[in-house]
Amino acid sequence: MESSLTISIQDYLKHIYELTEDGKNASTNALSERLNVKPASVTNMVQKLASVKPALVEYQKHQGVTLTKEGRKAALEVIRHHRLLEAWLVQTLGYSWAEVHEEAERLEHVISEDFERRMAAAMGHPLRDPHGELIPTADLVMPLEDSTPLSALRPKQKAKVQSVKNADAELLRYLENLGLLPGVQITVLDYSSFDHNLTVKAGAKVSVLGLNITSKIFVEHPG
Amino acid sequence: MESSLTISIQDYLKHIYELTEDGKNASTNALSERLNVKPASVTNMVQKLASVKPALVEYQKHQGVTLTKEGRKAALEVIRHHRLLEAWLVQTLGYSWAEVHEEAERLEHVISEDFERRMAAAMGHPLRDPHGELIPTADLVMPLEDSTPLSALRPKQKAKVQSVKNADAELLRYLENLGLLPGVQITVLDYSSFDHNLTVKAGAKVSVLGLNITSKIFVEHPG
DNA sequence: CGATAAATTTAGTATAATCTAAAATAGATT
DNA sequence: AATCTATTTTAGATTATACTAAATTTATCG
Repeated sequence: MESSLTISIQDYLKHIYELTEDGKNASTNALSERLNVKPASVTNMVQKLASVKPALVEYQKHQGVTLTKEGRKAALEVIRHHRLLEAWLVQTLGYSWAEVHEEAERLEHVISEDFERRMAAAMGHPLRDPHGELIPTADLVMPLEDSTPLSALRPKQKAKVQSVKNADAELLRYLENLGLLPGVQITVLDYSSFDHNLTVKAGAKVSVLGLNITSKIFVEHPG
Repeated sequence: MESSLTISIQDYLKHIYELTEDGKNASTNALSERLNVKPASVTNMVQKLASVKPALVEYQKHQGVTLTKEGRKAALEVIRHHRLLEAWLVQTLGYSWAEVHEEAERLEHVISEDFERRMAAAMGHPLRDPHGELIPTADLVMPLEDSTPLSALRPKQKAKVQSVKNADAELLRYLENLGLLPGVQITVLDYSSFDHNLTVKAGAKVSVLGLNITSKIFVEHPG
């Protein structure tokens, strides 16, 4: 009786994964905000995830949560589904880079392992999704990130956009219009140490980043 | 606050649609069996679907249910999703005719209208799914069926297999092996009026139908 | 026609995930 | 150290869907 995880639990695990990528624990409140659920509900669910066997999270009152090995596997499974789906929807149904997230968000919980394998094979086992995010491997390991945030670049440096992380649909559309998407070659023109913003030349087009988003854009091997 | 129907309700409506295609009402027990839910649970849900506003089903104690206009639209929406998905998964991910049903069963509830439109457009707005079943139109009308059950054929008649209805994965695999799938030309060799079984020649291969499945196979314009 | 079987409904219970309101705790500020 | 504030937890209620067991209605058949 292989009782599979509910959508709700998969979502908790996915967001805990993302919130703990920096090594810190995920707080009740941060989870509450991301999941659009009240903090009290998070406490409840997290207590359940910690007491289930095998435990999916490590949890101590007021100290937030981290994933156990099992929890991490389950999270990476969902993230793999999500990123493969994004890649595949863009390739086969002409979704734009910006639109695809929401659709994948719902599908990621219901596709079979067979579906996952077929997509991966059909695309030649891609390493990154359309936003440039790394796709966990079939055996559920997250590959090492080898790119650098755009904010680390200095004037005159050249680089290639590798990924745009944690951005909402509006920002993605904006960047798409600027031509600032994965694969594009850029050159740093100006730098303000005050707000850590850069002005860059993306491809042929000059683009001004008036927004503080340089920590969301990652580039390949900074020159 | 556009509160969309839950998966559970969509499933009830879909199965009520299928059970009432013959004009009869869907009984509590029949629904219970198809949905793998106890009869008492069906009564509960069906009472709810009848009392919700606008009502999704018409219901009277001991008389079973039929769909209202709204209920039918909702059912056809799910069925359209299902059949487009089947067609699309077969075409783009190489699923076999027999395997695809289960996957579509889960996806049908979570894809967006946008996804539906994109699939339909990508395939040139197909009229039938891989099993030959008619696909409801974008405005949620079920096209008229113009095929005949195989059981209506008599010896020597020739026909083309149009669809195979309500068959489980095992039977579909069996038929696939025989080569008895949509599009194949067949000839009736023998007929037993006792059990309504036919022996037919499918394409080049001689096939014996020892099972009582001639009412599940439909053919185009019987000669 | 009335007995019995089958199908259906009622009534009460269970579980999962959420909510609100109130209580408790931790961390920061004097 | 005392207090304030923000975060987190507890407790209890709610919603949706299912379950079991018992009661009831309908159907069947001798």
